[in-house]
Amino acid sequence: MSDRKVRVRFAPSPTGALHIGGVRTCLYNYLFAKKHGGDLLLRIEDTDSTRFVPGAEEYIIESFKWLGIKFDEGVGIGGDHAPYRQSERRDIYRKYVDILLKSGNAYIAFDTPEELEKLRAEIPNFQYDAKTRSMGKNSLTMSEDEVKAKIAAGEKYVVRAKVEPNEDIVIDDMVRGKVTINSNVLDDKVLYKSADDLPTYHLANIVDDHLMEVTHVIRGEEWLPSAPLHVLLYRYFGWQDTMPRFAHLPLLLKPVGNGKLSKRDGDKLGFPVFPLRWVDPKTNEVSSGYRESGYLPEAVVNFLALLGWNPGLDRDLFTVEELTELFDLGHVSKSGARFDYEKAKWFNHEYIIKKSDAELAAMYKPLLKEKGYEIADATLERIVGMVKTRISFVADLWEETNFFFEAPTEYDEKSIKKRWKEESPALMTELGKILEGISDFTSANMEKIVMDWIEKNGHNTGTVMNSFRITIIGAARGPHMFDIIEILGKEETLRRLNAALAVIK
RNA sequence: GGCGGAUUAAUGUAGUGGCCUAGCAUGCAUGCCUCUCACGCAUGAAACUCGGGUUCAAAUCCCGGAUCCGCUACCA
Repeated sequence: MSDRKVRVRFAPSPTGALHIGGVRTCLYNYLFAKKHGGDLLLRIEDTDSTRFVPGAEEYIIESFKWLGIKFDEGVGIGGDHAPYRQSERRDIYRKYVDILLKSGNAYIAFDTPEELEKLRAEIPNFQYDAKTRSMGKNSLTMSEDEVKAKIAAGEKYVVRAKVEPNEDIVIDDMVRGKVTINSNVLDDKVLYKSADDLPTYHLANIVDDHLMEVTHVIRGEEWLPSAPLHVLLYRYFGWQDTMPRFAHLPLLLKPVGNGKLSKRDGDKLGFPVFPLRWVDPKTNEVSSGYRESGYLPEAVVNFLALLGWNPGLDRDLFTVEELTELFDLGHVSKSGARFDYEKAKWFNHEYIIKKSDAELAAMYKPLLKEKGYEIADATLERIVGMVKTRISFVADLWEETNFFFEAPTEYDEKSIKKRWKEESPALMTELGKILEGISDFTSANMEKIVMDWIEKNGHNTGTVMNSFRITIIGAARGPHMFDIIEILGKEETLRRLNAALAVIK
């Protein structure tokens, strides 16, 4: 088994937008596969025909495309083990259901949902298992002829796993170590339903993982309780020699309060829980996405990778290549990770800074155009370069650069109160004259001239510059003043200065 | 309720019996830089869930309590 090529899979069901926890699960699978030179497959688990949501599959594929996570095989890519959509593998499953039925490891049951509900209501902690299956309408309590007759009559049935009682089943989990669960707590899980001629997750995932030669099953912690059933199924089929290793990942928790991160938390608390924007086709409900909210894919990957795993180094910023090199299931933490959107923001901030001015300018351009402004690329790059350390998202750029495009229409009260002194009007008037006389209107040149003037006359630098700031920007904020006015140009600078002088106080 | 898992600062985590006077990062606070804000730099506040054991020695191992999470479907 150890000499087998590593093959892992991400197997979402197309029931809606892909939750960010699912994204992380896939990322860990990806990192693990790449680290070991293996394959990552994308399998669509659409065995619940009632929960199918149109568009979900495309959404999943597009999400990973955006994040730069590439699959080696699967839906949308193809491969030697096609089809990768479980609804297209009916014939395969039917064959394996028969094997289980023949070997006596499974049986047919006719109990209707209503009947089961009744049993649950009447018997406390009812579960369909070795103790109670004699109460059901199944092939264990009925004659063979009776069963055949019912099937021939078209009566709906399910196939259940026949779990033998009181056996300790040990799962050697790569994250948690050995976990023992007694078969008494397992129920006779439904493996197949005749109603839609499809298996349930439990059967399908075992058959597919085996057929697709999957070596490691890396999935969420919610699967841990049913893992012993999966072990049993491998045994029933006689596949224990090639049974994959299991790794159950900790869950992603809400940033505040209790419980796991849910779809609703995001927009309630102001951050996305989905990679891409999603519009529910039924309700038209819109959920925001990381991409549309201005997150950089590399920032999302970096942030997600560290939510539940840590290489144990004294830094947080890693490229995908580094993550791949460092990744190790043994360092995945066992407890749920609370989602920290403040840190997600910080990661994005860091990756924004890493971007070149040209890249950022290109990303900003469309937004600027929406505002009605188009300027030369070189100028926009200079502007973006001046403010990029103070933003977390590309969209923040407008807030930091609007004064390059629009003259202030009002002047910030607080700034005036703090920085506009009694002598400010006179100072600004004089500064205007100095600026007017400068023919080389470049940042460094102006700075030298103005600073000389301030020094020679014993003016207060802070008062002069902040008063000046208020007249040009409308508040005491922003990047280097002389850089700003160089871009604005002499005419606009003086125009704003005079306009402010007429309005303030 | 039953079963399983988990528990280091506000948050993500390092720590795998002595190196722990518990490290790093985010956030927060303060100072420096400085024309403002940010960046950067420096500093600071802040944690081993509780109780028993085992051991010369426990955040680390064992037992129990508490709390949280998951599962308990003809959902995945």
